[in-house]
Amino acid sequence: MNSSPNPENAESPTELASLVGAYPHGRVPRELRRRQILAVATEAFAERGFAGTSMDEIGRRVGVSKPVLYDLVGSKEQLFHEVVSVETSQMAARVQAAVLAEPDPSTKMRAGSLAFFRFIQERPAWRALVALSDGPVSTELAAARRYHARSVASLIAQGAAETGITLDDSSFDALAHAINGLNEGLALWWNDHLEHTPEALADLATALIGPGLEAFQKQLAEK
Amino acid sequence: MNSSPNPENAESPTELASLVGAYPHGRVPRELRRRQILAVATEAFAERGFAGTSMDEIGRRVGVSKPVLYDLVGSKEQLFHEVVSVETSQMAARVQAAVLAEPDPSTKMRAGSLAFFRFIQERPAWRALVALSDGPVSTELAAARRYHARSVASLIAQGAAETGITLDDSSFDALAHAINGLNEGLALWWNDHLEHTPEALADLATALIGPGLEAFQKQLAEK
DNA sequence: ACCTTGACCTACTGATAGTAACCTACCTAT
DNA sequence: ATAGGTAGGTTACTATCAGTAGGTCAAGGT
Repeated sequence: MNSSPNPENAESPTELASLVGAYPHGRVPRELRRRQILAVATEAFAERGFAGTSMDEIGRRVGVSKPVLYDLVGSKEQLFHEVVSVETSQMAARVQAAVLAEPDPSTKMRAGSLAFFRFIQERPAWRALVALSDGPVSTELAAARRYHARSVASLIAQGAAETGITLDDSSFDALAHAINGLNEGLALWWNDHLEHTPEALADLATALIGPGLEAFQKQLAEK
Repeated sequence: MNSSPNPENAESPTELASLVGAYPHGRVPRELRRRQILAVATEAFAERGFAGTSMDEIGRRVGVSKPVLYDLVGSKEQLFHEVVSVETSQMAARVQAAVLAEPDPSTKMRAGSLAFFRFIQERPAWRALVALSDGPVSTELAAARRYHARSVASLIAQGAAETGITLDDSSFDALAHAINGLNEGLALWWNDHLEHTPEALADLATALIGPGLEAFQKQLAEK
């Protein structure tokens, strides 16, 4: 069942390995090698965290020596950065799609929250990144949070605009950070209570923050 | 045993240095040396993060060689663990005190939130730990979050009990994680918007999650 | 005087990020 | 064909840092 396990853009190392195998003398085009490195690194970082993964290890798994890695990805931190960026943007895309697909404004929040929980449920890598991170990781994590918050903020702003509300970007950012933080907090709790479904979590998140958001919105609309 | 005469506030490295100066040949009693190391490490980790701080560096700042550090604190990770534990428990204590001091149940949430924001405002170390962390840091961070969540959960449970609501611990934990996550999300946003006061942030947090919590509470009370 | 103990040190090992310098198969233009 | 440029790759280093082995040195008890 896991022959091509990745639903989206993320390429699996094995998948890439077969492509690489097509080159007889082990001399593989740069771009393909690069993608392969990214795929292997994503897996490795997810399994053992940043500090727990050595460049030699990645090199061994790719079948290539260290200078090749450095030539293609610059440094361990840059490599990690790329991995996290890809994961982050995929998550943001998923959430955005879910929110935008939801016609009813009052349920957009739940839809986004649900998409978030489903994403981290199906992608252990993400869970590991959030839970086991290492190294200059949290710089990355903070950046990832900001990125995702911006994405959510623009969704909120868009929703608000439809009901005639305008507000400065910074305030939308604050709302988005609050919402994401709440969802992440629940995600952390979830790690110890895996028996719950993403739906249940999304319901809880919505129940907790929905009324506050509506009140907030009404208050703004009155002005 | 725990013969530390200083109860609550973290001891500053300079403070300890003068105590240490009292010993002529640089031969300082274990416990005092240990406290000094803790103090220096807290400062160093806050300034440069976990990976950015070397044991040699801490040794130099303390005025002692590495084996002394290892003898007294075990390992870099253990040292970090102790530093984070102290900070975490101090924060939890601060929040607890604020919530318990608040007579009106409806404003307990705001009081706790406010205490949280004030704490991280006055303690750059904490901010740095959350924002720049490294190494096996996030294992620690996750643990710290759980710890703090437990603390908040018991506050919630206590408040709920006063209005006759009972619920399993795990659900209170979920609420606490959600609330803390929301607050942390706002704290992250705050890093880029330092012009706001802790009060304003606490107001926002309360406005966002207060109505949800009340609704939640009413719904439970009806059963 | 001799031995024990407690605080501390020098000088190592081992792992790992990152680099310098070199190699070699393939392709293309003479 | 063949010389030589280039792309993909390698071996063998350096530097930094966590952690350790084994020893020094002073002070107090016997």
